[in-house]
Amino acid sequence: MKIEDAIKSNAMPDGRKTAIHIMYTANAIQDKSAEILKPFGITPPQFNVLRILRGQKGKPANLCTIQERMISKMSNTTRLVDKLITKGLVNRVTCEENRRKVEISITEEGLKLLSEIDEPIDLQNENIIKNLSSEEIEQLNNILEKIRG
Amino acid sequence: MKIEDAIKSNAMPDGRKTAIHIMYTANAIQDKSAEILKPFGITPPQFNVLRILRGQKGKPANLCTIQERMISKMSNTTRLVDKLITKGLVNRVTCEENRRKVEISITEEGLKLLSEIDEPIDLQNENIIKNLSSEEIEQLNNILEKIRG
DNA sequence: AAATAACAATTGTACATACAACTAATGTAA
DNA sequence: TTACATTAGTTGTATGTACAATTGTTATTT
Repeated sequence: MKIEDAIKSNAMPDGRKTAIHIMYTANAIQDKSAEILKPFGITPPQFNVLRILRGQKGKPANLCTIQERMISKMSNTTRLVDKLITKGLVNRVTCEENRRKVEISITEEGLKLLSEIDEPIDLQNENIIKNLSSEEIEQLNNILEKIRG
Repeated sequence: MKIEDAIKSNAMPDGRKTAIHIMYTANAIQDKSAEILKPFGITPPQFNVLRILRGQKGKPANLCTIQERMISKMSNTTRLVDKLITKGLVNRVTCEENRRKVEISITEEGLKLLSEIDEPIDLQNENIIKNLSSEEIEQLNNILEKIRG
């Protein structure tokens, strides 16, 4: 279904149409992710942070490092991390080399939770590209790269 | 810049990479929009609703109609409309044919605000596609369509 | 060394969003 | 016509997010 029909709109300039199409698609993906994550008691941004920390392979990360790497940059990562601490999924200690910084790391419990979530999320991700050829996947990523500039 | 580098990640399965890339790009677009809209005192979802109402060309819309057409479906459109009413940008009256429904319409003030916002937002939208050929724009929209299923 | 600037994170506060429970109106079935 | 179900929106409440002001720490300047 064309995006114009999905949002019951008439013809639009290419720029507006494309911008809306990207955001519309992204929201649909994110809503679906949120639904998958909900039974596990975490939100998409929290999941994103947990995966960033897992990617550190034991090495802790600063708040600003996490923020840089987040899919959706947000203006209160402190409180997002607070939630994860409350849930026992991450640890926070002040950095000894630079006491302004904090060192955040994922706990065993956090790793265990991620390992449970991996499968359903990977299934969703595979589902996203299931109608695309490998050429199309490559084209899409190249075009998105150009958009990001 | 590759998305893997943007989020400082290693190689990922195609599905995950593509999902992240779409959401990352959409968030960047939305953040930029929010920045443009801020001086006008409205948020992206509020702007979206105003444009939906303008598209009605005088004919009012129900809450559920608005919700259907929104880029980002949300679970409290009542309060979003409340905000727009407070700002004098839209009107709400109960529908006479079916008193469960409400009829929401954009005010003159709302139209005036939109007309001021149109130019900066269109500029942003054009900027998004400025590095793309018309073939690429078409490819992108076709691929996103396939993803939406 | 003292003063100032820059940096990293936290906190206060206002605002936005999600979700379930609820109200009210209409439609349907017995 | 009563009873029940469905529809459309609203409200309570909890949670999430934005942004500016603040705290504490380190770096730079004079």
